[in-house]
Amino acid sequence: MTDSPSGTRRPAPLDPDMFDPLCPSSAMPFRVGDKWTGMVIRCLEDGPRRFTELRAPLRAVTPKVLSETLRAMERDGLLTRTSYDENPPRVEYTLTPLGRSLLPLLDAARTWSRTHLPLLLAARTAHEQEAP
Amino acid sequence: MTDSPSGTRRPAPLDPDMFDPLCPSSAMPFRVGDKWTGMVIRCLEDGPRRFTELRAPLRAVTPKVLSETLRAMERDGLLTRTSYDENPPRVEYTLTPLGRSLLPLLDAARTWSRTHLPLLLAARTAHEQEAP
DNA sequence: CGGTATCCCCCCCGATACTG
DNA sequence: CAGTATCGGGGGGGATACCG
Repeated sequence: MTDSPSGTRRPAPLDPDMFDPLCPSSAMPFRVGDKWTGMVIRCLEDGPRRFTELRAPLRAVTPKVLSETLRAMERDGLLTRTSYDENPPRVEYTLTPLGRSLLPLLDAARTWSRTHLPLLLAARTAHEQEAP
Repeated sequence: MTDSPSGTRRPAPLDPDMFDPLCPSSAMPFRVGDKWTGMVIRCLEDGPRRFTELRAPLRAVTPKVLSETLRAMERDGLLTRTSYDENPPRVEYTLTPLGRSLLPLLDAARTWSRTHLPLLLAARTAHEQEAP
């Protein structure tokens, strides 16, 4: 185990490429909350994360937008923001049970996409062929 | 049974109030496709519908936007558009199997909303109380 | 490190009017 | 009946720069 001695559970580092911009997930016909809410939930599912930690896989998101997303999620009770007054400052975002309750839905969306998204994309491509 | 003698299955008329604008579904943190795609799928789940038939429950949607939504869905293989050259003209929209495959996801979203949306809205209200 | 502050653009969506 | 044409706004989101 690589848990810190303090007992605070530190999940494994986030894979910076967990949201491959080349994968067709951008065509996924689902959204949870705002544009990035679903991905933030994914990033937090294994435990608390810091702002900069989130920025690695979400490097396509500007800090302004990420901050807005996080504040909206906090307002809606999907996560909690905890700031420890240390130096340098440390802030942690943690999913609430309400936020966690969305995980099965995200799983279902991902499963749908794995099995059906290729058909949707094929249909789309076929249509642009016959009507350019 | 009130099926037409021709054998074409005519589903029961759509409830014009099936999407009550006063219900909090507008706050549902889910979207399938464009803004109205999910509701169109719901409207079609019992069988083919005509354009004007869809406009009853979707009276908040202008014909232009409804038409755009339907064309996008056809392009993506979610429904088929069949026009019979009769007078007056008749056009029917029917879900494809791909379109139908989204129904379980819409069900899951609805179930989530019934059980959890009140908490989300309560959290939101609480936040505006303490920070107006 | 963990954000704000500005500026700005795109595009989804709506209102209104008209047509084969 | 089943749409299209045209115009316009609003806001979510991105680029860039700056701050405690």
